[in-house]
Amino acid sequence: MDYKKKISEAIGSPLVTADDIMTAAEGHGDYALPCFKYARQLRKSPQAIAEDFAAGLGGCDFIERTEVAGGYLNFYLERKAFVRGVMAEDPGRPQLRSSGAGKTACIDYSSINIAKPFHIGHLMSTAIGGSLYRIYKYLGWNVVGINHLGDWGTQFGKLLAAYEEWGDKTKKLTLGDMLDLYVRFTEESERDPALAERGRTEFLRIERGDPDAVRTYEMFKATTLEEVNKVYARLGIEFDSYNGEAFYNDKMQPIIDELEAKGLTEVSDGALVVRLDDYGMPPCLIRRSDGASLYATRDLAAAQYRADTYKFDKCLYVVATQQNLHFRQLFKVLELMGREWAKNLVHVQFGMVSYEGKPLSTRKGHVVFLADVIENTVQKAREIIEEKNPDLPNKDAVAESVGVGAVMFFALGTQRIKDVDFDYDRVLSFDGETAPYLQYTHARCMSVLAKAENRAEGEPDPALLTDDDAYAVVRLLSVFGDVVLDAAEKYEPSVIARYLIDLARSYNRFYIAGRIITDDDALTRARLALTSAVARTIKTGLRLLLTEAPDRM
RNA sequence: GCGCCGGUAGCUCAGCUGGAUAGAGCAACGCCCUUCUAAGGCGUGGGUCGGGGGUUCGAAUCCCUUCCGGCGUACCA
Repeated sequence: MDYKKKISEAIGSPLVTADDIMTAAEGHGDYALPCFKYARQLRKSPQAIAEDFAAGLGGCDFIERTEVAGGYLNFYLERKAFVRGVMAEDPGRPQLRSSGAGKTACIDYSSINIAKPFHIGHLMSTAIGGSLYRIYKYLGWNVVGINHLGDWGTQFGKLLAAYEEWGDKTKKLTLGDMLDLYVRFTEESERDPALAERGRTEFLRIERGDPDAVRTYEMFKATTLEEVNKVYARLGIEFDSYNGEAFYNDKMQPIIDELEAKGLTEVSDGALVVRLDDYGMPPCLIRRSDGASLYATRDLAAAQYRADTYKFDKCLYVVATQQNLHFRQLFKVLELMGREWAKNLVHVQFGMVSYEGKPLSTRKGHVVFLADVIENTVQKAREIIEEKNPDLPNKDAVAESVGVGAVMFFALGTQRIKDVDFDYDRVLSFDGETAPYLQYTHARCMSVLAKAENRAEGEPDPALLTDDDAYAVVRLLSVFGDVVLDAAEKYEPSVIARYLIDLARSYNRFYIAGRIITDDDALTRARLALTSAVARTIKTGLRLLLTEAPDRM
């Protein structure tokens, strides 16, 4: 499996390590060893060194031949043995890898605000976190998905006041109603200071547990979750906990006490802070001068709760890059408190989402609702189906998969740190490097397999998959597990997206180059085995990207 | 001002733990459906890897510096 190691051992020089072996460039075999760095020590030219290494390499069964060119020693693998090894591993199988066995990861993602509609600004955290959830599960981790709800704060007092003032109590409230009420309150309270005051007092009622106020507040929360859960269901997003800000209300005091007891705090302008000057950061605010707690206080309590409850080996916060300083402060404070698990906290940050070059703003009406985007992509998929495959069964289900896939690929197809400007033309493009392309390739594979019926029986002969086109596919199949691992280590689903594009492209070349189903049984069997492995790998990989792979489309 | 992040083809991006001519997709142009799904494949054109220094046999990749853009910078989250 680890050819770099095997090759370096076969060379048998103490100077050459597995890390020195690189993947060869196009047209130079499978692996290569640049010999320049040994020239000084060995007092020979790189070319001569490469020749010496090559000469000493006799009797290596996994290398077909070597080649010395321009100071490089190139290795051509024994393709038959390689193909046999890869195909025997049943590539692309959906079973989980065991690298995470026994370990627990908490993933804080989506973390929506109650009473606010779900727009594309929320898509990134939801998609990246949801994908990481599946990736870590695939790798055998025990995963805890946490939707850290924004369900506390004076805005709920305002909403409550607005609801009591203008709300229609005879009808079931919707998210849209809540948004309208909130906007109206904001507008009218600018003219009417008494109304603003009313918002604060209503929030106090919630805080003090007034039954009527709490009942209405819970109704706001339930209504929001009900609507948002529809979107989550469409996207295949799941959570194990909805403990949000409100949940930590009674869990902050012990942290504050401990901070003070450890002498980490000081009072500055009436506020309680932890100074972080030694670490080049502004102070972390723990308690406001009016006594109220803050974001950081709540997150400290939440981190402690998660450490106690889940005993995590990793805790990921899938939150926009804007909050980078907050998390650096948070992690530092926990470290100063002596929490050894603070090193296992990771801010998985992602770039800004804008629309038409401007930041999204619900208040200013500059928004794109996620449900609308999905509706549009599904509709587009539906149109293409009508055009290209009108007899397809389950058209709606397939259109749904393709539409959702297109949205997911928008969120997961590129490195998460990059800023993105939402672009309808882009999500609605189903050509080239897109989820529909991957789904199409998968469906193409399944179509061939269906047509071949039972001609895939028996062991495939690896010797029949050593031509350049098939071999390129096999090479890609062999690294799928490493790719998933890499994605997990980098917290970067796009690694898998890029890989699947490469795999699909490679397979499509193979597909076009020659026929899979032929008169030759052995050849047909081998090519079907490859087709089947590609289909499984794409399907498994797409699953990790929250995307379904229909058998037909 | 300081901090974090980004700057690669017209557009969107990959490559960034240094290696052989910098790769894709979109857009443009030209090909390939009587045979397994053309949502596909092949080809052509298109690049001062933001600029300048440095380290190295070798730099898009590492270091320094500078410019441009985004975000953050104590009582919002």
